[in-house]
Amino acid sequence: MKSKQLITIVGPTAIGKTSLSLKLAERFNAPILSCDSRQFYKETRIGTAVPSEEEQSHAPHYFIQDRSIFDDYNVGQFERDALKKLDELFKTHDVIIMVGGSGLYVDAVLKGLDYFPEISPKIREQLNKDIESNGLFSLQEKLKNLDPETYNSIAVENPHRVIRALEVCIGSGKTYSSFKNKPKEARNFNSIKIGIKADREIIYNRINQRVDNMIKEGLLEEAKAVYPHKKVNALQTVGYREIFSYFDGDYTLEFAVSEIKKNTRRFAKRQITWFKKDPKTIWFDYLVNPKIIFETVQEILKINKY
RNA sequence: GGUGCCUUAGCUCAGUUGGUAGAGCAAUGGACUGAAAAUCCAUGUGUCCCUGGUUCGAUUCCUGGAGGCACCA
Repeated sequence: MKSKQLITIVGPTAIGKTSLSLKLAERFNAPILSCDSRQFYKETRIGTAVPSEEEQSHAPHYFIQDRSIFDDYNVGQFERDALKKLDELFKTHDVIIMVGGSGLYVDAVLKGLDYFPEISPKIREQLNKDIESNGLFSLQEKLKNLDPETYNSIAVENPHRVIRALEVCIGSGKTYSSFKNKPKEARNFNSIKIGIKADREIIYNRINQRVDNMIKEGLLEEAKAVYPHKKVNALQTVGYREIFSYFDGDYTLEFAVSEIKKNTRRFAKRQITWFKKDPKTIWFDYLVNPKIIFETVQEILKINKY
């Protein structure tokens, strides 16, 4: 029963998660579940470095380009969808690979989020208007009244945090804090987390190269096709925003490209910060021979089965 | 070859009437529960080109040198 094994691969962008996932998938005859909040969308392929058709042919892939940028999607739904998919796949597989660059999404699958009721998007719209006309301070005060516990525990300088807490308070009639830190349902699979690391300089060189490649592959055309919808959340994405600014006439192309590189670097830094928090992660250098990883995984599988 | 200007943080530069220095950008550290490739917080990292001199004290003034730029030959 407890022989079900999820192997999660994490690490900063452009470090080689995809290629390792394919090798592990082949070695353990496992399907691959993507845990990348920007690879869900079919309209954005180049700029989000979706695995190629050839790469995807090595193993069944899930949660890759399976929805549109016009669909509303979020971590909560992803957690439910991913758990359902895992249950289904574990009926026919002992090992599943999950690859992801989105820390929060990875944690949602592995640890679980607290339950929150569905909140009408209109509330958030209204709060965004409020913040624009009255400033963040007025929303902070509102939160202090409605839910002092949250007010004291979140980064109130962060408008997204304040708005989320408020929308839950308003939409549910209960405090945001009342939903938090409930016991989570234990996962019915074992978990191994593998991290890939490299010196900062190496990561940054790979990022620069990848961005140049994206431009060659036609990122501009791809961005042009979705440009009319540049406000949707799925397009608040490195690689698209900067090109939109170029289309708007605010950036030269050259500057847009260098901004993409810079913002990708910063993104990678944030990923590193997030992933290094989990002490259970087993780290490997990006140049490691995959055989060493196979052996490590094999050892753990043995321990878990017997 | 001559004259003038320049050399300070990773980059572009400011500054100290002599008391070992600070902006922007870049960078770094961190946070994160349904926007997360989002959003937010914090942080100055330095042979002040080298050498000798004057001085209690030189990155600052003076001598010599190196490199760069401009103009004149």
